[in-house]
Amino acid sequence: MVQKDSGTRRGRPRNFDEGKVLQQVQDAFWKGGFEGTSIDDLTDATGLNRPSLYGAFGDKHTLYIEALRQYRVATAAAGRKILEDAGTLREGLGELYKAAIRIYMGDEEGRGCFVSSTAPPEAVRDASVRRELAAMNDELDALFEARIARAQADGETCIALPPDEAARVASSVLHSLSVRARGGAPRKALHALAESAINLIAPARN
Amino acid sequence: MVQKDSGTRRGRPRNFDEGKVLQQVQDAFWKGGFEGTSIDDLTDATGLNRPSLYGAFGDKHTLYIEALRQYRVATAAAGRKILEDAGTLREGLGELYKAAIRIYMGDEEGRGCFVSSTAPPEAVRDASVRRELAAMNDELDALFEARIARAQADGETCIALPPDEAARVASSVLHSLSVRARGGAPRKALHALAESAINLIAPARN
DNA sequence: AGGATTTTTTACCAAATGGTACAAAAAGAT
DNA sequence: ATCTTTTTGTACCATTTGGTAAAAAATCCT
Repeated sequence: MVQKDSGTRRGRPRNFDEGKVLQQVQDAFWKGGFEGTSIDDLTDATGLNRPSLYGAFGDKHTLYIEALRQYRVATAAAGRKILEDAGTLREGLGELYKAAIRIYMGDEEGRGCFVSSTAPPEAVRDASVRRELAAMNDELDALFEARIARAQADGETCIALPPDEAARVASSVLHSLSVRARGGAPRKALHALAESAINLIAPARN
Repeated sequence: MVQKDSGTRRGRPRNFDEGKVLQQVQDAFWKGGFEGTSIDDLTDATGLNRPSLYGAFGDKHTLYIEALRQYRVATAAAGRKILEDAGTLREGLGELYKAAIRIYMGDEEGRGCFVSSTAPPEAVRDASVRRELAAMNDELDALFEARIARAQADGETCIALPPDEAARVASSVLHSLSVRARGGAPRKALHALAESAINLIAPARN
């Protein structure tokens, strides 16, 4: 099934990079959702033909699940880094929301968050999609909670809520930025919401 | 096209109630989204056969748009009433979030908000869906803003933000409750988020 | 009663869908 | 050089999809 002990793989070599293809698949699903994206859309987006796609990954469904997983892992890592690198919680939230808005507004087309924009319709009937959606939500909550706890330990700001509660409000803002972007909201409105939320969650000391 | 001046309609009478059917259509789309719901699903859900559906409404697309519209109008009206009837902003937010959670968790299946759970995947390619999504978001924002402005005029609570900003945070919580419900979050977690948000937006005076 | 009008019922259609069989091609193994 | 093994390319298939044609049924109008 997998390659042998020898480092060289036998047979005709692959003509594509698996990660890159998965990225292109993700972009396709991002635009049209799972049901709204056909295999033909995927072959167009990747340049691969159907048997190559099916050979490398499984069927359409596992392809979508893999795309969700890759997005979740990459997003969580990037978000964690932004929050940790920031000197203060306020700065961290500002940078993270700014990065999120940049992604959600990619090319001014208002695509929102890949997971929370495309997973929900499938999540009722499809348990594996539902689990991915839940995992994304949980990871975001945990991300914020860790950084807020640190800020509170540093006595950084007067935070009105315990870290776990404040964290859930902070990720709520991400959920909202996503659905608003998808609805065509202008960048300006998204930045305004982000700033308002920061002022509520981690008010500037004055 | 429409009935004549005479109150009586000619021809064979309809065998169904248009509003009720649209409600059943909405429920079907709610479970599976637009692309994930077939015409057969709709005929099963309504008991009507295809030509009756097509005769009464248009094609599948306008059927979906009508369902979105009906949900938006009904939701906005119900939300406005809850907020207006409440004595205080805190009570109003509490009642509204409670009502939202009840709907989003219908039959413990975690279906979320109909609009923000099913419209986003279509919103990039379909401008009319995008407009409906934007309209829903805007109406929710306006709903909260009006009530928050009233509370501030009454000098009711110490609200940290101007009404329009606080309102957008308040509807962000709804967006988040929806996507969390769809991800299978337990009722308890949703109520906890609602309470946390209320304490941030309209803190209890003590 | 008989014609007009609208809805229902049944049956159907062309197109798109997810998925696969099969042979040609490209590499390593012997 | 030949054989294995894996990937690629082409063509294909059964099913599902959204949508409709046509006739039967049920009501109103005269």
